[in-house]
Amino acid sequence: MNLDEATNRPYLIAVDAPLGALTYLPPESGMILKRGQAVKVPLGRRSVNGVVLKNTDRPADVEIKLKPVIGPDEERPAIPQGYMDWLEWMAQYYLHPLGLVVETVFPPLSRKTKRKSTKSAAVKDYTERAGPPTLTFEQMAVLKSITEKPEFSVHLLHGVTGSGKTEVYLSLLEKVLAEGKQGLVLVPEISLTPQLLDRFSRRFPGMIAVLHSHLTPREKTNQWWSVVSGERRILIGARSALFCPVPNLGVIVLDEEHEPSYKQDEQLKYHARDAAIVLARTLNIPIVLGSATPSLESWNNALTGRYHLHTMKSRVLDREMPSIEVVDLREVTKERKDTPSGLPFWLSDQLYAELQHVFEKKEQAALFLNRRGVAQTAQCHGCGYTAECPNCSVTLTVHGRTHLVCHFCEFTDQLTEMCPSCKEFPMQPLGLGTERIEQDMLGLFPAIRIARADRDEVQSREQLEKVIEDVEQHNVDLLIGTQMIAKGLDFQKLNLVGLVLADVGFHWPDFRASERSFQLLTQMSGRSGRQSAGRVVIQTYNPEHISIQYTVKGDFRGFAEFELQERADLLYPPIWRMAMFRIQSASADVGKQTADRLVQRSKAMQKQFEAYSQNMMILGPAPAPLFKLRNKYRYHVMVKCDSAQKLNHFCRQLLGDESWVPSGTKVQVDIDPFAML
DNA sequence: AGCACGCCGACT
DNA sequence: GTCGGCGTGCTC
Repeated sequence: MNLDEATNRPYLIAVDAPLGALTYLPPESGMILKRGQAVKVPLGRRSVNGVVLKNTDRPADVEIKLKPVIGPDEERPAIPQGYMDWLEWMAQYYLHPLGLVVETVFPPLSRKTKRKSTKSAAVKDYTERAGPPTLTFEQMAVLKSITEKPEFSVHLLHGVTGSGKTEVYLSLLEKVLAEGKQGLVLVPEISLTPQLLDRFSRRFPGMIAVLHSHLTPREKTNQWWSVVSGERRILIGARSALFCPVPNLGVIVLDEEHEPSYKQDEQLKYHARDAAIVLARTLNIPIVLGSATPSLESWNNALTGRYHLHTMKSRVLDREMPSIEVVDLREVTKERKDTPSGLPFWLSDQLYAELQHVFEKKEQAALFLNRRGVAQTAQCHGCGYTAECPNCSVTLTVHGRTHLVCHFCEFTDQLTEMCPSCKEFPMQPLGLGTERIEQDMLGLFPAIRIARADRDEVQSREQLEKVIEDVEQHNVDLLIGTQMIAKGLDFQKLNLVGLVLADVGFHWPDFRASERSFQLLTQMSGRSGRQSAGRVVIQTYNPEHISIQYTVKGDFRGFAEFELQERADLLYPPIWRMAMFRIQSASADVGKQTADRLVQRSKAMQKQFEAYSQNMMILGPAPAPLFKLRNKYRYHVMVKCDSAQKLNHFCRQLLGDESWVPSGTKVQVDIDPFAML
């Protein structure tokens, strides 16, 4: 033991590799390194990026020859302490290698040395500042309540479309800027429209930076530095903007907090809302979550008093809420069995009449189809019956042509040709495309101008902007689309919204199916009648479905109360917490065996540790809804637990030893999963 | 994630 | 004979 060792302790460094932190000797220069300092370290025979975590002792367990840190990385700034704490929490909570989590805070390229101009293509810079409008009494009250406490607090802003949430955000940012601090605004990717950016840039000319996945690496890097250097004061971005280390952050705003796109389901499987709340805590600043249809997670936290709830009831321009009519498609099927109407099967006489009326008045209409993904359900067009799993209360999905399977447990059933419930009508696959609707509509109304907006038709931001503009300019009479156009769009002359088949979302193999449907139906309905009272026609085989019932009543609270009770009964989030293990293997057999073994190990661990024996459930294994993906076979094992902490500890323990996993097979975990595929 | 090492098939 | 395919394994 020499003297050097006591004064010259090694450092624990997060390295850019899928590894935990590694230990390194101090740099040969003798320089003292601080937590958050960006460094270069040797790894194998290359030099990689790293960030200093802390001083440490020599690892006692194995005798490895430690290498010294190469030195500080002049190209990258140090990470603020609050962000360091947050990054460690992220790695811990989402069970992702710390080195890879830490690396996400840095931009993709190095800083441009010769700075030509600060002008950016990402944001339009105005020179004149738009004045703040007068706030309503309601808006002022909310603002006061949020700014009263500058320390950590979570505020849930519940306000219907048009209640003026954005103005609250703008005023809040104004206040934070006046104190010399910076602001972070997170929005779902889809909402990052030029309209929104324009509104912010007009109010804060030259102060806005933008970060989202559609920027080029160079643009991302430039935007990143403009915020980190303090030059730009407000950062607006999609979920990844959360990782930009804003040096002097005073507030976080997260709009449309219920949006599922906040959850990343690859690599670091974080939820931007939850991660943002933890960041607000480590930075000790307030965070505002906004939504017209809050997630049940947030709503539950508001009900239990963990979040401050602010309800904005009045619509700013005193607009009327649209009137909603529900059409029972079962009746349509029965009526047309004997007397065909000549209309396409998906179009009821009621919706047809409404469309005729709107086109005669030279107004606009939209038809929405919330078609989703790949999993298919079969439904009876006569009585609306769909098969449900007896164990899980989720809809069974069609596997092949002949089988029904549950994606949560091992249950399978035979798919019958005729409906087993009414025995009168055949089971039909549920699925209808926007192309089909367009064709049928052109046949019925040859003179109208139609625009289609869906993933096939609209692939780029520019194309979406074009569609939006065409509708705004009234170059289009009918807009046909999926939910991609249901968000945040405001069209003056759109006075009829038809939801062609509301049922699609009901049968998603997911415990959040009702919640998601309610949100979409409410959102789509809200598109109608921005100027005068609009009409909404909802076509469905399940008019009694709670998502429809509460959408018609415009009753979010009622819906939430019902659905929370349901979640409590079935021990689903947000009442319990959930972790999903995904087993992936090149061979179906090996995948199944590994999944079985994972369950065995889980159950053994549950027995071994008393803390796990209660209030924890291990479900599965079940083949994943996307059973074969890129030549890999996938299985799911789900763990539910009454405490997030306990669940995290359990998963950590379970994945701590991966030596039993056969090579070529991967076991990954998704904490608080959204996508069940 | 890289980047090695390593062990089998078709090329100058 | 070697060039290179990507499976497997390690990095303080």
